[in-house]
Amino acid sequence: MKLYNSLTHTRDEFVTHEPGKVTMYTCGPTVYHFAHIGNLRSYIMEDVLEKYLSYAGYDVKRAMNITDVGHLSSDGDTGEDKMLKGAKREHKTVMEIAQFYTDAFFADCGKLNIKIPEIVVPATSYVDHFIEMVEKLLADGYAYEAGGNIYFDTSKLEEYYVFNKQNQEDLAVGVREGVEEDGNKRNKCDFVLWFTKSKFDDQELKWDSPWGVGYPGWHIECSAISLNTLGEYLDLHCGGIDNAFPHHTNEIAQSEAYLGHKWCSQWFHVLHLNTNDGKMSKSKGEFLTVSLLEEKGYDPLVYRFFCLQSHYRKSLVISWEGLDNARVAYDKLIDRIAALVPGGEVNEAACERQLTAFADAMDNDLNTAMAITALYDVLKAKISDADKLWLIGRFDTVLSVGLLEAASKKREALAREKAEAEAKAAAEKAEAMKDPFVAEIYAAIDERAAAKKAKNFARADEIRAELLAKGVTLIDTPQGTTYKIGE
RNA sequence: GGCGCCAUAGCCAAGUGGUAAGGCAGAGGUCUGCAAAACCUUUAUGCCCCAGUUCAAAUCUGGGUGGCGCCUCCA
Repeated sequence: MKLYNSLTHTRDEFVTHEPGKVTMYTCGPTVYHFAHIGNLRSYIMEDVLEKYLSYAGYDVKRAMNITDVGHLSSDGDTGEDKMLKGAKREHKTVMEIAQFYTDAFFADCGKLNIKIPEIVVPATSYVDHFIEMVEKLLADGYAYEAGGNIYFDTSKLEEYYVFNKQNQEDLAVGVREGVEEDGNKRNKCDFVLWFTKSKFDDQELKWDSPWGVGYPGWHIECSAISLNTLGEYLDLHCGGIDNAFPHHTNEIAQSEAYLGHKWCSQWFHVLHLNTNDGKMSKSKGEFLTVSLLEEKGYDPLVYRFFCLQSHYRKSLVISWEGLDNARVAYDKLIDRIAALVPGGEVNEAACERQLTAFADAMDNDLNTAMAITALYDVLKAKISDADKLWLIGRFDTVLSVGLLEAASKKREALAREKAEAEAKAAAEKAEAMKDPFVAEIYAAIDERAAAKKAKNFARADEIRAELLAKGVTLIDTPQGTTYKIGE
């Protein structure tokens, strides 16, 4: 399998530290607000990656953090804590907010068929580990204390800018308004490991530490959680592209300084979901959530399908037109699958070509758009319905757009509708037949049906005309012919 | 200002040096007397622009242009 690696900027053969096993870490959400569908794009693509690795035979162990400790808006010691901001907005405690939005996040994941990683760690439950890590970094000379805070010293590293070749001098500090430079830092890119002093005093959650009462810096969270749940060697680290610098860069810095050896070999970054105005972001205020999609009448799985039609390493522009397009395509796909007849022997040998096409697509840097094409090719292939359904089921363990479930629901609904309509028609007919005139009409209808079947359309039209003369109009429907009195 | 990603039809999109997949929409058709569904056919002499390498370039190289991202947290 080839996967693009942000560290090498090339598509590399996917290799794990231990053969057959994958340790995978994902930067989880900051639970101060609902996740928007842009956030969820990353989780969808990471979910596909995890499921494909399992599909391909790997034993995958995956962990994710939940950021329930407030992030400062900057390392520059200014700004507002997001968790606290959320809490103030809703008149709740920070922990209540965290719990509420954590649940909401998982609910969204459920609707999008995103599997929750088996290991999920709230940052607040790992503070001891953060402190332990900071202590070692201090002891080893990778960190220093200044102005009451503990900073990581990036100048101690041979290579800090791992994802792209930048110069410290070229970095613009405080590009946006309201961000001040932190004078305590020895180097421009040093970052806070532990805060005890901050202009931002009303931090609600604080912990004792060797350096006084305070709270952890943001970056330490992912390093400590990953190291403690997945071990010293990580195979795959995932996240949104915006996190590559500085967050992931800082994670690498502190993790490798702590471990004394190379930590994570492969970095998987998902590009953004954009609107016509640029990226969707919480700080802009306006954003689309899963619930909003549902309110607008879109099945969340249509959004998942929409994401799958694109490549994770391309920014994707969302529009109502694009979503409508995906919805129509998805519904048609389901209709076609629903038309397949379940049951019968599966001939796996006959499915070889389709399985290969799917694997080739996914092995090629997770080319989900190609995998969808492989799915359409299954529908067109000259194999049995049983084989097709089996293949679709296999593919959907990775794609997870509810293909078989939706199709069987559709089949049931169609069967039910048909049965109900027939029962209703039969009952009405039985009741109406008591009237001799109606009985006469039905007799005519039956005769006309027979004439139609015999392709005697002249007679069929004649009957229709005769009835019309008596004030009866015939109505042809897929379920058969009915009538009404009058025009 | 620095660094990175990207650019293919009305829309989404594949393509990794050998003559432009697929899906949606559109057009034409087959079939069920209609319609719907389904199925078949069709839709880029062309891949942002300009040079270059090559027998051969959407694909490689150089230079532009445009979009997006990061440099404050964000997926």
